[in-house]
Amino acid sequence: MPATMSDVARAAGVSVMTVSNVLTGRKRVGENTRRRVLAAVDDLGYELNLTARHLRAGRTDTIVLVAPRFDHPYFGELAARLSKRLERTGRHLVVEQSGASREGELEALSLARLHLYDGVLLSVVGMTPDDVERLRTTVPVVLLGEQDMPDRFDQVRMDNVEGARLATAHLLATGSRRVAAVGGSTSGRGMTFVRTLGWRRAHEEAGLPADDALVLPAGQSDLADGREAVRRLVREGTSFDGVFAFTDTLATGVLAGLAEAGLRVPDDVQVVGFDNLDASEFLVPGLTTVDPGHDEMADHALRLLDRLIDPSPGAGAGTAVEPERVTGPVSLVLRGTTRPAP
Amino acid sequence: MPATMSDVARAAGVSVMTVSNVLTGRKRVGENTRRRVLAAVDDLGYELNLTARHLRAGRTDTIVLVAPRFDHPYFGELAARLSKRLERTGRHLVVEQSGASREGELEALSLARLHLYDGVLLSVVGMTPDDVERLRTTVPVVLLGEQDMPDRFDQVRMDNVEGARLATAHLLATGSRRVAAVGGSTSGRGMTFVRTLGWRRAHEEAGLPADDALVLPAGQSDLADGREAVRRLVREGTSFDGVFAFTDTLATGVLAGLAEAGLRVPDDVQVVGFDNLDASEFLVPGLTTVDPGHDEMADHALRLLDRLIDPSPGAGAGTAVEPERVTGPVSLVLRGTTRPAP
DNA sequence: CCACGCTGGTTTATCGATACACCGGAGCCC
DNA sequence: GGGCTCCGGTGTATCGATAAACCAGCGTGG
Repeated sequence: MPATMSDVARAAGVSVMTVSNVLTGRKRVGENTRRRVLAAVDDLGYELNLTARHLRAGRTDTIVLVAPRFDHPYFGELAARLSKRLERTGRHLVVEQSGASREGELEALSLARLHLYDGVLLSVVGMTPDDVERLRTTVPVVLLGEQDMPDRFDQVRMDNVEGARLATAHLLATGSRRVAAVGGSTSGRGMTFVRTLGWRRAHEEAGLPADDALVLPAGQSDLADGREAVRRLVREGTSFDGVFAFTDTLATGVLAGLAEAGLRVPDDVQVVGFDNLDASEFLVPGLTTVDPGHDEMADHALRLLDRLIDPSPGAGAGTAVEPERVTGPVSLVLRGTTRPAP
Repeated sequence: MPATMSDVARAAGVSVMTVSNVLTGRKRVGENTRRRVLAAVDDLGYELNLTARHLRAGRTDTIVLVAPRFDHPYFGELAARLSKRLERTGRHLVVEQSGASREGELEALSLARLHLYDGVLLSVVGMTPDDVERLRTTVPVVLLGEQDMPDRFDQVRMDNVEGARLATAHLLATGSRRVAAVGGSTSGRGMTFVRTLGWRRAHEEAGLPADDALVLPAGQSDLADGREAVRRLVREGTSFDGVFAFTDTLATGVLAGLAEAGLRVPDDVQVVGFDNLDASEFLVPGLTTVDPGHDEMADHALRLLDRLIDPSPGAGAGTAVEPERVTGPVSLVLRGTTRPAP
């Protein structure tokens, strides 16, 4: 049995409350008793039980990032950014997995779990607005990275349409005429659909036709899916001279597929990704990609969350905070998978 | 204020205990009362407070993986594997960050936090045995991925020496004579040192000299460090025709550096990594790398942890479990960054 | 001389859920 | 008919820490 605070109290000959005070420093304690308590703590190898503190205090100083999957580099990088910011205020970040796009989605990570944290950053990739609508909870929640979710929630989104438009427009401007949209989808309302919209819009603006045969959906395994997309284009003889991959991970797979097919990048086929992962700069050739403003998104997300956690210092209760939608600034990062602008 | 269980009880006209029983299904409850309770739950939007349950039950059904950093793909993949296994037994995985190799190391993630979980999988990359020795806790802990830690703990390790030896031996067997060890170190006892040992051993076995000038340390940013290592070799005119990079991430940086320097892979320089990340197969050319037996490691880690969590069904108390050290099987995965064996 | 404030502590109630003991009645076996 | 289990419940103590109220002793100023 681990030692409890009252064990320490008994050993030190003081009350539990005094032990608590020594440990938290919340009240002054005489130097003598202080030392006795600390000695007892050391002696018994006592460790604070945070669970009990949480129950009593109703606060955990911990934020959770709920990502669709653990093994997706994008969320790893996001978590790192968030964690760094939270450390400044003495808080912690933990990451949980929702197992996106499966039946159980949020169910798997039962609603009750969210109560274990002061706030929730919920990535809603692969969830429908309906899924989110069902999410009735009193825990502060900020949604990340999607579009058109119920406006009951704060949301931090990428500018998906504009990012996709930028990427595609650049491909068209540098000479590509048949740009595949890898990871795209012609229906639904999720990220895949919205970026497909941007792809289409770029074509319109350039006065060029967008061929739906070039929209290739992706599945669960981005890397393999990217490669498979290229294989399929080649196999079916669909001509293409550019690829807009909807994530950098897909793009990595696409590059592998192109190499396999003996197609040169960027000479035969240009490629643009989306996310600007750390690794993308180091691919060979370096991946041209859309940078979704990582830092701004992290800043916004935490600002919105803090607004909900802190019961608004000025306003009284009942003053519901008006949900906000923020969109990060996108920009195109030019590297070796595209040709220089003419 | 969120509704509590006793609110529900009052609304349904039953005792709290009955509500609890309905919700957990731990005892039989009449169909009528059951329905009344569920109606009340729905009505009040009641959500179970897991914190309270944890305090009472002394169990959280949650395991934590403590990784040095969130944005390291290796741990993302590991987390995914662990999570999948834990789901089978109805448990959860959460990931926390230790911020390895900083002052605070585990301090940052205060010992008390570990008590929030039923068990801890602690990656000790970048920690010294002393750091770990200081780790006095009653929570079940299994150490991951290192060597020569205090044998008070269970440990699941990669066969670092053998993996490094394999990698280097293959480079030597396929014609490389000057093999750089990127991420290596000629002192200490951590992973970097041990893999350097394997690198050295392969040279000995082949009767070839191992030049310490080819051992290049890495810092915090593996990708950039890998590239920088190549830049440095080129800048300083150190001749080399092979690279053993101590992680696949470093290898990715190395490949970028080689491309930048106009060196062809594998014709001018062969490259081998370590980790067999998902992405490594999709680099161009595909990265030859050491596979550390991911699945076996995950299996072992959880087996050892469960052994500690479950107070050994057979033996009585006081029967201390003998700490175990398991080493995963390593194997070499051959891809395009090395030449075919002669 | 007494009210007053400070210091260093103790006592008590509480956070929300759950283990456990227990209850009256019904059914059943030997 | 005594002893047993099963049924659908209820009351109470408890998990460990902490906020808030309270208290004894002492110095001080008016």
